[in-house]
Amino acid sequence: MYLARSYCGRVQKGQMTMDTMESQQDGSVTDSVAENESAHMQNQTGQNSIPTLTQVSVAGSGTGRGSPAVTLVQLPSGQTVHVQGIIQTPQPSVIQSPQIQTVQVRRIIMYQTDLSIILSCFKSHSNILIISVVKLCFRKILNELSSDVPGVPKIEEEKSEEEGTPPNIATMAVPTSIYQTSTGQYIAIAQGGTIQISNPGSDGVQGLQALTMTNSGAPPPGATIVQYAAQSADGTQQFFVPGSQVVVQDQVVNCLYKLVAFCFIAAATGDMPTYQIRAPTTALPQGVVMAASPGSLHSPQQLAEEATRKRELRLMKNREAAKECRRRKKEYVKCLESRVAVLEVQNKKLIEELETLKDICSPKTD
DNA sequence: GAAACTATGCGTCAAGTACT
DNA sequence: AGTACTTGACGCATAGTTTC
Repeated sequence: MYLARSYCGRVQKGQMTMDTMESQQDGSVTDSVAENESAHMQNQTGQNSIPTLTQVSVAGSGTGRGSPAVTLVQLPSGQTVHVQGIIQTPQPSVIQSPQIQTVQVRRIIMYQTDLSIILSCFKSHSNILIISVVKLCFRKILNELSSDVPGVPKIEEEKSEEEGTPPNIATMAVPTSIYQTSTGQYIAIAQGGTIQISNPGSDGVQGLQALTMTNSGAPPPGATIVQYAAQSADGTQQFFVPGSQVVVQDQVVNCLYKLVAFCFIAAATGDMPTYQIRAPTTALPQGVVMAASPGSLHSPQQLAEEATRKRELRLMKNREAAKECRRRKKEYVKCLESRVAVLEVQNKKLIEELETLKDICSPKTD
């Protein structure tokens, strides 16, 4: 039985690669292939060296911009939370926009934060931090979207809110933050955790929409109530969603929901319940669906949904793994080809040298 | 131009391996 | 034992090339 190194650096049984065969013959594998394989292994190690990062994909387009920025969130208790945003280049999406059927996501926004604080906020039924993170991220992400996707409004924060505050620093001292979109919508994020969106109407109140997350009223363990209220000219709509499903139509609210879901995902590392944004179902063609945690699943339908979710996650991971595997394989083959070229040149030189030595050593018979 | 062929890439499954 | 990762194999889709 042979032990061979695969091109990803792992030892596998039952395989014999070209590389191994040659190294068995001369024992000296110090050429470019060996060095490159070492680089592969280092690269892989490096890829796996940031286990605390939680990532979420946000729909958008265009090339990645900006550098990783650490944002500080100061809590009322004096604690400071570090939130790091990293914008990356093309990656597949896990969020589908209800406005755009197929979203080409070209960057991932990852936030590294002190998850223990977020977890403690969840456990203490506090949504202040979550809202503050939403507040921090909302303008950044929506502006990213607005610059690339037509129809996504651009957010301009009112100067009175940020004047005198250092960049990238947000505090919880201001009770309400008001933003205005380029389409005229006003977005207010109140201290109580309510996000209000008002459309420009004749009386200034029409189209008022409120997004509230609350854990008051003794919610079930692991379930955060998401409340969405929309007030329009023809009446008021209200949805009280105990962590199961919610349907929203408004584009801005959808964006907010993505951010809220991001916060859930960020806080879901470890033992916390997992919330996931999924593609809209056929019954909810324009909605964003939030799935509750496995711990709160009871009905067969929910169990089936969870199984489907797990399968989709596994397929997605394997999809990415296959891509990466093929990339490594191509790189490995390139290395082998270049090695072949080098060895052919060496062989040619050695043959020529041998011929020369033969000529020198062999007595001339003339 | 249409059909046949080839190359390439992707998604999925399954088996093997490493790790806890 | 269970889980995650890696990779060969298979089928499919698409683009490019060749043949008629």
